[in-house]
Amino acid sequence: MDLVNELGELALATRLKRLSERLSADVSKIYKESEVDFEARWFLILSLLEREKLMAITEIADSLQLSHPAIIQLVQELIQKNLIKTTVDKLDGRKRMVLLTANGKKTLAQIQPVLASIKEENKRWIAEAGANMLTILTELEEALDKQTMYHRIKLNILQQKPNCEVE
Amino acid sequence: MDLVNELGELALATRLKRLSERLSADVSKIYKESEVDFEARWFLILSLLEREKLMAITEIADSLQLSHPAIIQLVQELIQKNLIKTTVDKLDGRKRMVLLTANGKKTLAQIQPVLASIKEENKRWIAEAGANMLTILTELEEALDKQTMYHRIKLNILQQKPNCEVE
DNA sequence: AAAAATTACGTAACTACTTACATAATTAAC
DNA sequence: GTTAATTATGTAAGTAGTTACGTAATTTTT
Repeated sequence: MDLVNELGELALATRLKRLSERLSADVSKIYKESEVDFEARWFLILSLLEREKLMAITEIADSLQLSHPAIIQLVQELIQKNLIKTTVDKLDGRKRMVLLTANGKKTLAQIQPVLASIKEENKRWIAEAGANMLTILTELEEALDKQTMYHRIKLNILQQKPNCEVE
Repeated sequence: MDLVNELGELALATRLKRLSERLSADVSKIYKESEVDFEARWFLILSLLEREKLMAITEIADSLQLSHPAIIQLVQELIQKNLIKTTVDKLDGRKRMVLLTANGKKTLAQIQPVLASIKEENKRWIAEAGANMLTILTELEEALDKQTMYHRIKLNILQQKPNCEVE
């Protein structure tokens, strides 16, 4: 039997990671086979720019919960692919504002049918497993927002100690 | 609002990854603060060797669903830490068999209280969110074992095409 | 038993990030 | 209005993996 499943709550992170990578790998394969030149890792930043129109590097990093060097790297790649462009903010010379190019908007439009299929099949998969996965994820995330796992485990460990001194 | 949550089924992998990394990071912090010199990434291979006693590099890689170069790297690190050792298999000269050292066994014993706390708090966290997470993960994994997400999306995309030719 | 195929391991180079650090521009404090 | 603190970006080096490829040992085929 698989050790990771056997370990139960001790290997939760591993299973979440495996599941995440399994999904990512399959979606990447789907994009590669589509007619559009598109990579899975471009999706979030392009979607964000579609919604927000104009954002600085750090704003993007904060929004996507990635480090700013990761965004700089992505931005470089997307500029080369002519999907986005940048301008220096007139009011704040430190800020490099990022926005979609016409080509970027077109590319986002072109992958819509693929996105619709991905969304539909993810929905179906979750339903098949009889789970309300999105609700559960939200609840799990919110529980960690209230109190981090670090804090929880720390308290638990500290509560082990007094027992040693009992009697 | 957070784009990733807004995207729903289109950003499932991102949320699973974030959740996984959030848990990993906190557990790493806990190990670092413990008296034992222990890293989160050592846990699976050491647990595996505790159960199986003696395994070749490739067997470990297959068991943990990691590439064999990843295991070679881990094995190098764990040998330096004197937690495992290796011998060449007498029957098959290609195989490098890996096993725990006495120190490795001791170290595993030493982190048991920490592991108990982690397990307990993970259990509590999942219960708090009202989810039977382990069951759900198993069902989600089994659904993907039956049919990969790649296959599902591929079929869905192909079913989009005939509509173009209708009438 | 020699040739061909397979398996096991090792190394190198790449990937998608991260942290740490440096610098320039802006803002706040005095 | 300087000085100090902060913020935004950029760069370098590290991390935990991966894929690609080479070689040695074993097994299979003929």
